[in-house]
Amino acid sequence: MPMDKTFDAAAAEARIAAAWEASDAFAAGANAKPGAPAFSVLIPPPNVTGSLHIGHALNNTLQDILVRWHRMRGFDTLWQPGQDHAGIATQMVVERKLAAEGKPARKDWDRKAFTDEIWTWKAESGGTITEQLKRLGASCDWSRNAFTMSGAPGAPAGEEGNFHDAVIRVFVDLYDKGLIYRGKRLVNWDPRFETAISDLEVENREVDGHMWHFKYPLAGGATYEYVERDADGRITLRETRDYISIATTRPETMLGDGAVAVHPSDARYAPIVGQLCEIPVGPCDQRRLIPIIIDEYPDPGFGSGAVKITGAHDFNDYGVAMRNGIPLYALMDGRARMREDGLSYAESAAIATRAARGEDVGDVSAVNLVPEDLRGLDRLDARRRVVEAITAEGLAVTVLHREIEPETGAEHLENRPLVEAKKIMQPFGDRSGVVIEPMLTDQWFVDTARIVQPAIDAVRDGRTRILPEQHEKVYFHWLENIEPWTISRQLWWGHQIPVWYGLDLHSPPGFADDEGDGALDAVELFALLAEGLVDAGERHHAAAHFADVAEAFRDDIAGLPQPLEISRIVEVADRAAAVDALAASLADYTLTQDPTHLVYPVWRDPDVLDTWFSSGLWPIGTLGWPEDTPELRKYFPTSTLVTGFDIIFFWVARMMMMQLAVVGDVPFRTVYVHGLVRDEKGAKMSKSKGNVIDPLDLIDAYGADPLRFTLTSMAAMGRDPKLGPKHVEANRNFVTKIWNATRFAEMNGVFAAPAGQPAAQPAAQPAPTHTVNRWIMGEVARARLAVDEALGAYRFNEAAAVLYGFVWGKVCDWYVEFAKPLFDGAHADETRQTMRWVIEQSVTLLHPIMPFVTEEIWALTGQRARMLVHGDWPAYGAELIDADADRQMNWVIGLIEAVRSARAQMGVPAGARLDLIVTEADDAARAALAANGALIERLARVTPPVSGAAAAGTIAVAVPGASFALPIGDVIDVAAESARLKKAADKGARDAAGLRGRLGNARFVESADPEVIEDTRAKLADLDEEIARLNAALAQLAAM
RNA sequence: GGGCGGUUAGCUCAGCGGUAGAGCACUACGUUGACAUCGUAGUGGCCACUGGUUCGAUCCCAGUACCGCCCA
Repeated sequence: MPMDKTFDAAAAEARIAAAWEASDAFAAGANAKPGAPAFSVLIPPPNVTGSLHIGHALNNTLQDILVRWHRMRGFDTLWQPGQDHAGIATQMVVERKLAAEGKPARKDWDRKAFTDEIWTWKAESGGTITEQLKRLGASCDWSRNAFTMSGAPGAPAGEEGNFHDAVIRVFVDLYDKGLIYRGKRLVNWDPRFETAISDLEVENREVDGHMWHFKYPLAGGATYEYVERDADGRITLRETRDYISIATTRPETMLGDGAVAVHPSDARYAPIVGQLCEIPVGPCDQRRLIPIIIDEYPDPGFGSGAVKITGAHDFNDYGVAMRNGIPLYALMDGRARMREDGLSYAESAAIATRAARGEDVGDVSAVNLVPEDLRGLDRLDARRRVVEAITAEGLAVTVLHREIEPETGAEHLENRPLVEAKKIMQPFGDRSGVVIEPMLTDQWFVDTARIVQPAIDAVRDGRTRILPEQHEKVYFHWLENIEPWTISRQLWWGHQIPVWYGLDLHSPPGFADDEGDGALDAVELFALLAEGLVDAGERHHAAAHFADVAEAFRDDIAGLPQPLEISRIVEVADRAAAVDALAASLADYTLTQDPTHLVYPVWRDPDVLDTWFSSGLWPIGTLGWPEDTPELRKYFPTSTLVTGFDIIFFWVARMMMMQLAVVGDVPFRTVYVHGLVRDEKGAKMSKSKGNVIDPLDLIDAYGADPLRFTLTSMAAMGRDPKLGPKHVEANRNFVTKIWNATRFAEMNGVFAAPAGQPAAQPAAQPAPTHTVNRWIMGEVARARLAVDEALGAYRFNEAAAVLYGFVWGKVCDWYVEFAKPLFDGAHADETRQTMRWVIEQSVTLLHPIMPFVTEEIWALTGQRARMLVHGDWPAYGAELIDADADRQMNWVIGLIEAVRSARAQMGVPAGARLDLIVTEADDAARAALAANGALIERLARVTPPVSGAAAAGTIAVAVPGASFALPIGDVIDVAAESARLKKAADKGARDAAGLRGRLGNARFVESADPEVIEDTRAKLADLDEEIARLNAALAQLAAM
């Protein structure tokens, strides 16, 4: 059955993928040799809401190459697939879906119902990317597909897994070790999703902003001499001021200022350090005063050199405030609107003023310094109002604006507020796209500084290798400057934090065991009821299960006065419910005096863990930890992680830290970092630019193999691939090329079993006698060695280039052509055997990069016991290279090319067959001519070589060891022929002069490598010979 | 501002101590036992610039310019 003219990728890929899947070809350990070492790769889990983009295509192609290569070599191979649950993204997708379906918004659902809705969505749509990866040919063990939320409470059938157990266990473990803590810190707050996010989820973008300049009057009308000097210390400005000038891009935050800071070296403000100044906003009769302090943070050269400190709304200010004991006044709510809760402005301002005078005012969370008329406003509206008010009051710094009236020529001078248009860096949520607000909230943190060192050491001492090495610097830099990691998220979709809180009854305000008798009387109980509960502090415990946490709370309350110490621990929804339940319980007791009714209510933290916290456990979590599974023992630590550089700190560093902290070992031996796929012009692909290339479109248009080959050939270490459809098309042509070479072989009976005997499957390594066959076997061996070397060094592009050059440049361009005449002669059988073997070896070597077309060719060219996915990777090497055959065939190729070139340049019609006259030849040349006459005649389109002399009407061809004359008719263009020869001779002479110069340099001969000198001498000798031949031909031409 | 890359043929990129390669594009010819998604032959490069190391630099080092990315 003849093969089709081209490979039908669309039809074949689906069929082949189904066959792989049906035979469990990708299962862990498939095709492993007995006792083989393990090779394991974890997929960087794509987002469950994700769909395949070109970055995934590159990432997974490279993983697949490594995995298929190892599997064929008989390693015990696992490629572990899965997805992460992507807290914010998934919640967003489902909220959008509900809105589209006209269903209520999330806040109108209860938590369980909403997460059920997410699970339903996941069952319907969560497998998208898996199916897309299969189209790419990814040979993951899909039966082991993992999910970072598997096994969570509420997970439906089919999502049993135990990832949840691993996550909770690690949290509790780190908590018990004191590596996780809760604290009120400034975090990045996403006002759209109303959750904290980590600094890595923030994207800083430069936007157009404004810088306002305002005057903060000194308290009590104090004045000072403000002196500015130039670089030489000469005074450029001296004036008496009663204010300090402040620049800000966010005037609305002035309401929360706690101080004004100047640099200790700044002489301009030295006279007023320690004094108080007034914030020029808020009701005039309740203006707040704040201290002028010194700190290293302000840059004296920037703006006025004085910085307002709003510790609750800016990360730099937060640092200053912490260093100097400045209170942090929160101004905004979770939606980034001006607060409406807490104390009145008057009460708040009074407290803040006391604080400014140095009094300890304690917790200021109820202090709301937003004036009543601004409460509830959006932050931008508040900004506008603040600016207007200050300007109206004349406290904006102004510049003199001069205007000439065009008609009268009259000059108008006007003071206008100084507002600079300025590019400012603004933080945006990478998911929500809204401006991130630094927000003071209670969050959970991993104390990364305490677990970071093992992760640094592991890379320093080489237990884990990062390639290309330049990325190690990024890794070290990030880890050496690591910040605490905010791991709590105010979401519903995720692993709920396993921490429960209870009211602290040990020392609630207003409660006292007055008699000190260790028991509560009615009076004391009422005091507790009336005053103690609402303001009580909290205690918390972490444990995997409520039962364990209840145990901890029981220990906790054991020290309480009786009868409270025997309260039953019960779980309630939240703090308010706990207060109610405890109050009811106490009230009941005062009536019944029955202590068995007493309860101690606790409630669970409503927040969930950052998705990356669970993704950080991907290496052990996917292998069954905390169970001690055979997979964990066999495949951990994993061999290689393939990932993009954008994720080094997001994920790689965290996995390193967490695995080392939890199981004491590195998660992977090698991290290979690839680039970011860009468009043809090198621009980052983005939806807004509209230059996104969809890998599935490319697969539809050209097939998966060409896309894979293209991405591979561009995966040069440390470089970003730039991809366009042109490249994929070129490699589709490569697929067609090898397809047609196979088709040619098939048409010539290469795959037919020799008469009377069954074909060995796969083809045995042949032992041919003909030079052509011996030569190509050496080329196959070279290709195999080069591919293994390249893949072993993660030089994917080199592997692709080697294979392209070998298959197209050697097999198709030369071997197939050489073989044509051999099919008729004495070497027909061995040529068929050799060609069959060559094609089998070619598709074997190509299979990791182009699995579909190679599998198809494999199936079409024999009765196969095993699919190519489980084919044997070859091990032969240099022993197959026959130096004589190599030399001879390269000489033949050189001759054919020289003849073709001469013919083309002299305008000989391509179809014309010329006589080939040997005017001079040494023994080697004569032998090569004799052995390969048929090939030369055919490919150079000449008659069998005969000895003779150059004559009028011949053109000359010179090769090492021989000269030829080719009669091209009665008249030749002598000028053209001599120009052609002269050009070649001149180039030769130039090159020879260079080489001679080098060899003539005594220092070169002294210091260069002997091999290099020998090579140079040989090259020069060849060149000299060629020049001599060309010159001889020129002389003859001139003589005729 | 700090860090990391890049600058090689018209374009996209390899190469990285011994005077340059591929694909695409371009030119001419061509249906020669598979392939026009092809073949043959060509055109095209002071390897950004300036110094240095070296017998020798596209390659190593330093600096300059421009471009990109990351972090402030």
